[in-house]
Amino acid sequence: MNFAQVRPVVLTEDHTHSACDDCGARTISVCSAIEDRDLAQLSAIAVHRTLEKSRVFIEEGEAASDFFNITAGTVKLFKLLPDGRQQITGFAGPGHFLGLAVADTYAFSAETIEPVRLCRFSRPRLRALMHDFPALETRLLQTACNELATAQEQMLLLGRKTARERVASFLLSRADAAHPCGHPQTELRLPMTRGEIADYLGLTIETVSRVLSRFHADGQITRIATDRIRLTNRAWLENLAAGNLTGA
Amino acid sequence: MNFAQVRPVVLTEDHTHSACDDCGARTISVCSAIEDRDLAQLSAIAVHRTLEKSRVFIEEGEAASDFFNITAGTVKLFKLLPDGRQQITGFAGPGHFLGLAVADTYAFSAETIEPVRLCRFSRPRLRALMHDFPALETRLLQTACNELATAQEQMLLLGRKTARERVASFLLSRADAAHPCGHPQTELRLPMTRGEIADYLGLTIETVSRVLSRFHADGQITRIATDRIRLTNRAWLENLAAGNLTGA
DNA sequence: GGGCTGGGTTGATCGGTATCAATGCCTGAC
DNA sequence: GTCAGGCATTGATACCGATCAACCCAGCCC
Repeated sequence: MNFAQVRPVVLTEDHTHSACDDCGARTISVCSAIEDRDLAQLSAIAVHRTLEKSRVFIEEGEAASDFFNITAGTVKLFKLLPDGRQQITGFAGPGHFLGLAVADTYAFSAETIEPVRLCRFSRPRLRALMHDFPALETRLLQTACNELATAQEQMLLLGRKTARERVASFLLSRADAAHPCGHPQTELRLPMTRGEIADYLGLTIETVSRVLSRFHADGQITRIATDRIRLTNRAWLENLAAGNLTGA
Repeated sequence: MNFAQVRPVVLTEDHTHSACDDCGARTISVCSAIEDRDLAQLSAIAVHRTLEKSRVFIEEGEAASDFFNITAGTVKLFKLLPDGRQQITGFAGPGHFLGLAVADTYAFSAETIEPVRLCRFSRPRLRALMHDFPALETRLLQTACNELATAQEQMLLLGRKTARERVASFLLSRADAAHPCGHPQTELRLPMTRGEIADYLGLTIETVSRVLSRFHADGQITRIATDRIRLTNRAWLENLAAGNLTGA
């Protein structure tokens, strides 16, 4: 079968149509800085890939040759200590841009925690593109600032919040992560294991499990499945997460 | 007295000479993106100020109207919980640029911990300057990436390191902060109190004090004064900070 | 001088979370 | 079907760092 016969119009007559056109993450990602008519240039330097679960595609200390944009699925970003202690610095979902926090080598590792689709840009090429489209650089700076604010919030969590406050904060951020622009959600999915939640919150598996059990017993949440939770008392969780319920 | 008579040459004949020319922090700060001949434009929008100790000049949640560049002294950046718990997210010294991690409101507070000199830029004006000098925006993006990497390292510290590892990491970062480009230093100054060190490391005053006493007793450091320390066994501290001495 | 205050150190005890351990549940292999 | 392995939950106990408390010291005011 001749592939050109199947989609002749798209491939031969509409040069602005590209894989980036169809990207569900485009409007929310850094790529939104690129106008529709210039999208072909972005698409030209992007390599689209699909990764199965548990694939490490960025390794801390390796030469930072590429940037990545997640278009589907979730990855964890983490750092390791020599004896195996792990700190997950963030979870990245669709629209998330990876590779910012780098000089010449990656400052963290990244691993898929479920099947993931992403597109890859080589550093020199993206740099050239930034030169042609200054709006892209502005957008990246915005992104970096947002990540910085998130990181500072996480430092507050890791340095000063109790286990219960950490888990409450996590559940709320997860609920909102799914629908960034919409109304507050009361139901959420946890694509990561308890161990990964623990490594993100600076706790142990057992403590995370116990806190969730306690929330459930107290009627603050409902466990639909191990990876599916409904927030039955969102206001209470918000108070706890903000540090207003030290006695509770 | 007529001011123009006091410094006539500077003000009337040498338009390129400005306060930014004399700034000791210029070569290491974001301002290094500006060429010497364009420095006057930078100086024109900068307001130089001197602040005494313990002055809060950025308050979390306030409208983010300005950026700051520290030229002398040290400030602490921090976030608070309603009950007074504090997490210091960083200490900023000469050359450090503040205000990156913002949307429309500041994401953190800033307070001087010793007398400080800084220069202030209004957001709209700096934005305009970025438009004229794209190199400035590139430099800011670099800065943001570095801060992001630092923040991730701090998350690893807060989430997974022991008290001794945290203090060792802190001492080493302090030793290098003073001479960013030079050889590894063995002597360092601590302009902050024990309480501020504790709030930075996610510990208490007592724990910080005890760990320092222990390091001293074990001969790993020498206390020259409460705010002055010599690292007598830097290699050992580096191993501890990196997580290689779990048994020690 | 005396008293006061803020910062630092050190000791005794407490408690929140880690650690160790057992069990249950689900899924995939065969 | 059975078995094995990974993940989650729950209980018993241990321990690191927090808390409570006492004391020291230097600087400052009077």
